[in-house]
Amino acid sequence: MLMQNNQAFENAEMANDAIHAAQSFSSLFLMSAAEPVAAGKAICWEGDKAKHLFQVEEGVVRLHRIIGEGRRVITAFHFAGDLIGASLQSDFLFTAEAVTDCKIRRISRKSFHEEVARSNALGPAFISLLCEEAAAAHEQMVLLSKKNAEERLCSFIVKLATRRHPQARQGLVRVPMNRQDIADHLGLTIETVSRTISKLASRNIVVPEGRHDLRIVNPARLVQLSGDADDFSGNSCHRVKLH
Amino acid sequence: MLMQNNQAFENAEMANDAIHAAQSFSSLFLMSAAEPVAAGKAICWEGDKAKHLFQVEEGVVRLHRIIGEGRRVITAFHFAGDLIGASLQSDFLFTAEAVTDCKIRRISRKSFHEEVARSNALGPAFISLLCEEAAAAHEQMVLLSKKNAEERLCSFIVKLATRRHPQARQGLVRVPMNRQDIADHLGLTIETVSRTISKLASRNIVVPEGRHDLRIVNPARLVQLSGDADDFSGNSCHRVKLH
DNA sequence: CGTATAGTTGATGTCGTTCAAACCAAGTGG
DNA sequence: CCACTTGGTTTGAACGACATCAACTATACG
Repeated sequence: MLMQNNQAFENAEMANDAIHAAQSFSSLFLMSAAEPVAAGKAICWEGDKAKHLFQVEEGVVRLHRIIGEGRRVITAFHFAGDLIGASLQSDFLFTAEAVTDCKIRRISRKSFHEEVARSNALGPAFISLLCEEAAAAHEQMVLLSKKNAEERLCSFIVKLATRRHPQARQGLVRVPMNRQDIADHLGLTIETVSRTISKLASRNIVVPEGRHDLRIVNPARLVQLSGDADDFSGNSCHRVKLH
Repeated sequence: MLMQNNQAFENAEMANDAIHAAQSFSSLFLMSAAEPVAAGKAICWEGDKAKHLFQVEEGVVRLHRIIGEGRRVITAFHFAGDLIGASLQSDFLFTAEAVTDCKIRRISRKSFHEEVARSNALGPAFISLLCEEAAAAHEQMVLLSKKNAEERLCSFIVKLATRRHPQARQGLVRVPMNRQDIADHLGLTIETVSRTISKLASRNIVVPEGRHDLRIVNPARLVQLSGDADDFSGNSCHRVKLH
């Protein structure tokens, strides 16, 4: 059973084996001071001139767009090490806000591109970064287009779980964002998110421990339910089958 | 009335004023012969090694992913001049198929990147291209996340209408793809697409002329209904108001 | 012309939303 | 220490937009 569970997650983790391209740029940001940003505060605003790129040194950041009335879409969350604004040309296409208390560093777009041009290691890393973003965006489009609430939640939890954070405890996933953030990221309402988590808990797949942690009881099943597993995983999968 | 209509579309067209970054790469593809691809035939497959980039010389191409059973997501359509596969690293993350009869040129990923590195005009163009793709992906995420069927259709039609094709006729938009393609791109069913178009027709906003053309009767209203218009456009907008 | 394929329209069902109320944990102040 | 907030979350009941299933119509094509 345990081997099965590990297997299931190792598959999901493969995409993360390579070190994130974003890490390569850390040296560029060390020239600037780390700015503390309190939870809830904005780092930049949609529509503003994107004069800087940011790197998250500590904490979690959400990127969102607002369309008419009260409709908010969280296009991505960014974690320690991630860059913000790499795929922009002139204006910010999103507002960035701290989900938790953060430390942020910045560099001007101009000098960033100068450095990338100067170095011959950074060019490819920059391309990689943009490609990773594109791949993530595709993944999200599939989720929003064709997955039901349960699949969305499971996909999201798997993604959180397979992102290796420093002090990860066995089978326990930190969920720094609140239910509303999750809802706006998955294209659901807060109530549906809550209900779906409750349902997963009642089936002993993931169980909430406090508001910001999830105990993953059955990782294999979680991956199956995410809809990203192999087609034949439902009942007769060879690799993930019990015994 | 006419001025109002033009105004509305000019706003939507602004993003298209700049020539697409993709155009800059045309010279690279002229070394290879134009390959004809019949409507419905595949150009590359999801999962295959992405050894080549493609440029659409003529026709329309759809990119899609399949997830379990019969769920297909069309992540993008590509038109004459567009590149396919720029944002990939190793494998194709989508299957590309000809929507109409196409002519396609190709270049190996290796020599493409060599040429980009060699030239000092192509580097920035490549970055621009990736950023354009990222912006488009964001737009699509917003659409899939928060827009209703009518807004999705209107957004799609506006996008088709503002993409200037060579022989565009005044107020008439070519829709080369079939209803199923539109549905899979907008995260709807074929029936909902059909119904929504009928509804728009009955309100005299756009009227179908044959299967593959739409007469745009009320462009201003169309833009409003797309959900991308200014917040205050509904009833009391200053710029778009009649009189 | 007749058959196949694409599209439309209608009846019914369902999953997620909406609206409303209860719940819970962490303050705050009497 | 306990009543009373307060913000986030959970739960319930009713509704609605889109999906599904099924019949029908229009268009293309041999």
